[in-house]
Amino acid sequence: MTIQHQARAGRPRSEKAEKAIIEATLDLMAEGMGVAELSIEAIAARAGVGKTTIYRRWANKEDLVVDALATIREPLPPLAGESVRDDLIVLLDVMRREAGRHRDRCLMNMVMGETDRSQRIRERFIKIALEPRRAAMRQVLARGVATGELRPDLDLELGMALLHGAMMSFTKWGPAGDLPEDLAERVVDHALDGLRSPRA
Amino acid sequence: MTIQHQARAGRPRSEKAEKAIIEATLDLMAEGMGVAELSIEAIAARAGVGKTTIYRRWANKEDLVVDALATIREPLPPLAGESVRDDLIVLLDVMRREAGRHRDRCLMNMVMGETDRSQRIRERFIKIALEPRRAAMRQVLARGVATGELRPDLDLELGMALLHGAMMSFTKWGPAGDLPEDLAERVVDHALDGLRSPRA
Amino acid sequence: MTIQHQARAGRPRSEKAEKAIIEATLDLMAEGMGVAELSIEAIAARAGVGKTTIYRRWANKEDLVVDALATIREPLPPLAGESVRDDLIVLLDVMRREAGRHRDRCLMNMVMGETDRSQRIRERFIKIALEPRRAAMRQVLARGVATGELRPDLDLELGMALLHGAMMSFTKWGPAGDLPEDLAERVVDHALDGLRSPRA
Amino acid sequence: MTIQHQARAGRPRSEKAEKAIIEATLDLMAEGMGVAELSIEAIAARAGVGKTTIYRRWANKEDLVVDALATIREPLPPLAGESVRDDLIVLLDVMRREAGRHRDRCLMNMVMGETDRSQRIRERFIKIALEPRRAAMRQVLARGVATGELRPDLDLELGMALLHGAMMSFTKWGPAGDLPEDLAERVVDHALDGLRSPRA
DNA sequence: GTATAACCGAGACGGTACGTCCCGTCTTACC
DNA sequence: GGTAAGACGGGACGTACCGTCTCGGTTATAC
Repeated sequence: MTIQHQARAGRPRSEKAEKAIIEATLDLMAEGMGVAELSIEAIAARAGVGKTTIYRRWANKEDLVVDALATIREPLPPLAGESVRDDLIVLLDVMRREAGRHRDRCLMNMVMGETDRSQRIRERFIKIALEPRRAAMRQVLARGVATGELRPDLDLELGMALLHGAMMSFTKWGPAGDLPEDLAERVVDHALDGLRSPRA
Repeated sequence: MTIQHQARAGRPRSEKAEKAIIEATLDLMAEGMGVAELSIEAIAARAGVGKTTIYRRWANKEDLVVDALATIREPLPPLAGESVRDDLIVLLDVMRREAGRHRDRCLMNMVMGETDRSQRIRERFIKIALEPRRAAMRQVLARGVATGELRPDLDLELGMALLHGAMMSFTKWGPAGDLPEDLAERVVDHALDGLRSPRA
Repeated sequence: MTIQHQARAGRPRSEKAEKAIIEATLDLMAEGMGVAELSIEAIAARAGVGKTTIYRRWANKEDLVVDALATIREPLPPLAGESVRDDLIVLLDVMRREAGRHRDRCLMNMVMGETDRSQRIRERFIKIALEPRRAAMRQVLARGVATGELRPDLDLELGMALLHGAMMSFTKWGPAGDLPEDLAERVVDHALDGLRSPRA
Repeated sequence: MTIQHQARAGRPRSEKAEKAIIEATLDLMAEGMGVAELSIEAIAARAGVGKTTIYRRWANKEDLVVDALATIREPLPPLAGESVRDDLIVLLDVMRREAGRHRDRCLMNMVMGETDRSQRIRERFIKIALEPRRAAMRQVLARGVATGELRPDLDLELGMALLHGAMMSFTKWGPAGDLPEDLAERVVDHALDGLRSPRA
């Protein structure tokens, strides 16, 4: 017995158009368009597509942008799984590299700005872009606790906030210019060792 | 004796109008309007003022919002100056409380979203809203290093990113619902002690 | 013996669909839809038919409407052929009755509006709907001239314009409300006798 | 005591824009645009005006066209007032000349087509364009009755329908080609004398 | 005490983009 | 091959605001 794969009536949607739209969106953003300036009409024109074809697929600009976003998130690199410190550095370094890419940063900012205008978008973004990484990090931390590398009373959520937040904060509000290449390493070390003076 | 301020000829600008505009802006945001939806016309209507009167004072919507923002930042509470831990908790708790207020959170998000569209706004926001707090925190950390409470090789910027970022991350992407009241305290403790297992 | 009609290969066109389309068109017009508002999509939906099925049969909206029109023209009643006056009254009374029917009036107006946008439609309409009646009227007038009932120097075209035009003008621009039942009779009498005062 | 002529607040509407819009409308129609093809966007572009400026003044295309129409109706020529026949010929000849002008004919057709879609337009058109002429004609006929030139039992409305309708019918459905120059004269003569054979 | 200059509200201006509707064409799967 | 379904690129719709520009009126100083 096979699943029949319900073939919907009518002409099927063009994958080509879909790709062209996503590409056009990313192109325009990469050219420095803010989200507010990013108009559906411009996207349609650039993609060589009717507006209808866009609206058929996405209810509004934000949905489209979030989907576009999903296509470019860097896949997580494999983790060695030996040292907690090393794995964390690998994870945070992904963030550092992304922050250096204009397109990624724009998308990130955009979604943050829309965050409490639309609960739906927020959840979508969290699910697509954030949660996989958080899951990976949570796993690393949990393993660290299990192996005794990390303190047994560690609050995982808090630990993640510390690590992730430090990168974000540095990226967003830190000193201007490119991020130092060893940023991830240093963040991890500070977080692991704590700020307190080592007691005798 | 100096001339106080060049008294320009003609009718002076109405302070009342100015206040009404700022209030209207904040009102509308508090009612859930995002920045993109926030139209000058709506503000003018709500404030009972002509569009001209707004444009005479602010070149565009963002300037207006940033100014509005400046009016509502909670002043920093006084710090006891005795324990680094206590002072940090006080500072971070301001953030926690702000995050609970809808209006503040909207403004924060808004500015973050506009951040790389307009360098000017970014700098303005950093100067008005961020830097005072960072200065205070930097001072606390520096004092901690000096007194030996904190490790002597502490990277201040990194420390700040850790603390500030953790709050931001938790606030923005953490588990739904109200923030726990002891959040600031726990963040500070984790940051100070580090995630690592205490070594024998 | 002749081949009746080339039986084309494949599935024959559905007569049912054709009728449904025509009916839907007339329905929609009767509901007050102007021609510009009358959309092919609406017709297709109402008829329970795909757009393709319409476009396969008619090149455009106007063609369809003209065909629809052809289906509802009232057949000319038989003429007694004795008195010119009586026959003319019969002919004009058809017009009066049609003018009282909403659907017919809409179609008439519609075609008049499209008249100089499309020479083709104009001619089609004249041929289908107008010419048979004009022919009948021309014949009556010609007979009248022959029998001496009508003046020998009568310009047939002009006479027809007088009679037909009076009905049209009255219908279209005359006093509001229903047309008087004896309208045709009175028009004919005025036309026959002329407006001039009978000279001694 | 004088009427104050209430000066409305705000910037007054530009007469220049108004004229440009009307002109653009007539231009486009004269270029053969049907009414359905005549788009507000095209008018705005041609007039060098924002769409808003059009919609501020007219609620829809038809209103605009009717107003445009009002600007080009040929003023009625003065009537000698001596002979009913001469005056009628003058009046009908205005119609003949108009029918020869493309722009006028388009407008006329257009309004006729919209007639029962919008009672408002119909009334407006009747009032602006039709009634003045009908009034003039009614007056001539009434005078003719009074002076004895016309039959005392003449139904004025019917007489008008006869004359006006004949012109319209001839114009619209008569033989192709230009209208004969003496059309008005012949229509009037047929109408006055009647179609009937002169009785001994 | 009056002229004058900058303010005020209102609202029209030329525009841009919106999201919707329908066009006429096309591409499927099914009959 | 006919059919219903429905996607396609396109164009116009009428609306909302944009930022600018007149208007007629209102203050508050400077002459």
